[in-house]
Amino acid sequence: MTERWLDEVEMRAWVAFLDTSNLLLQRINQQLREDGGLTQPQYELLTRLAEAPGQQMRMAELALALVTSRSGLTYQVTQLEKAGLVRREACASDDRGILAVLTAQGEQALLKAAPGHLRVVRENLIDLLDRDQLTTLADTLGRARTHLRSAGNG
Amino acid sequence: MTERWLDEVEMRAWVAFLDTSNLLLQRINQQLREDGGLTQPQYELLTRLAEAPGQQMRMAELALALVTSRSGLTYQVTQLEKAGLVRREACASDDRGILAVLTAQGEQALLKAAPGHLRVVRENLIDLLDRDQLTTLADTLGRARTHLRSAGNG
DNA sequence: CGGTCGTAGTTCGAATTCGAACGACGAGAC
DNA sequence: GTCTCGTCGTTCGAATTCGAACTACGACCG
Repeated sequence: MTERWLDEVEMRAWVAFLDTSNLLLQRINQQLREDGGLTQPQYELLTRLAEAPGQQMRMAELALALVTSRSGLTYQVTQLEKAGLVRREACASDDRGILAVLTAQGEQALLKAAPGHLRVVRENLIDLLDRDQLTTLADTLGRARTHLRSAGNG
Repeated sequence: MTERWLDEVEMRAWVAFLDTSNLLLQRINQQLREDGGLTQPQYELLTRLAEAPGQQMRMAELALALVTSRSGLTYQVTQLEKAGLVRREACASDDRGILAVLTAQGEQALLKAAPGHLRVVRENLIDLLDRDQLTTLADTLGRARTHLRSAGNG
């Protein structure tokens, strides 16, 4: 088929998405570092564990949720384990499996970092939108995510 | 003030935004690598140069546009210079300045990579949205970007 | 002119990321 | 059982990123 370039609105949407994503992650990292030693990937990791049943997850499952490589996850879990925020546990039902478990100290670190993190997310995205716009954002990007997860994953 | 957590809609919007951003960048990188040696940051860099007047930009200006550090930009421009896609040029009006200039070969590389890149962006984001949703996305994320750029930049 | 302050781009070391290769285990065919 | 295939988590080397320190230059004041 003929190449379909992006028209003006499409281009605005795409570039705004890309820029906002980069700028927001940059700002979040900056805030977390000032707040006291967590990076954005680490915050995300702890959050996923906190929301998981039993506050624990299989490594492979966690890597998928965080959209990172298995080797990258191994690295971050090791870092967080050294810091005492996460511990590794054997998986009862599968001897190959490793469970990453949130520790009490990890929960504390999350609670300590959350207010500043949420403030940045609110100030620079959430609170700029009204209710309809928020719903549209959740719906449209939710559909994109579903599409990206279901389609050829590699 | 009391801590304001995210309600259900806010959380859906934020998580969808984060996930989609990660997944889309991952997919774009995968596609570009299969297509033949450009990374997403490199594609972005070449695109900005192609859109700039004279197909050239000051290093500092380019770093701001790409939301990257000055040292990171130095590295990427050096890589692209080795590949012949970009060349450095002295800045006439400011002896401190360096201009990154898109070469003819760089333009060719961009034209070669663009169709596959656009296809991924369309399939996984743009073409999933109707016209109103696209406009909303462009407007809301455009406002977020403006806010992020104007507010305390560090 | 000399002095001071801010900016431009690079260099350096440290941290993080990825993909490929590896060893260990589970699932099923036979 | 044993063979084969796929998955799980880690290790390894290479590539990329950042922030801090550095040098060179512009702008402004006296």
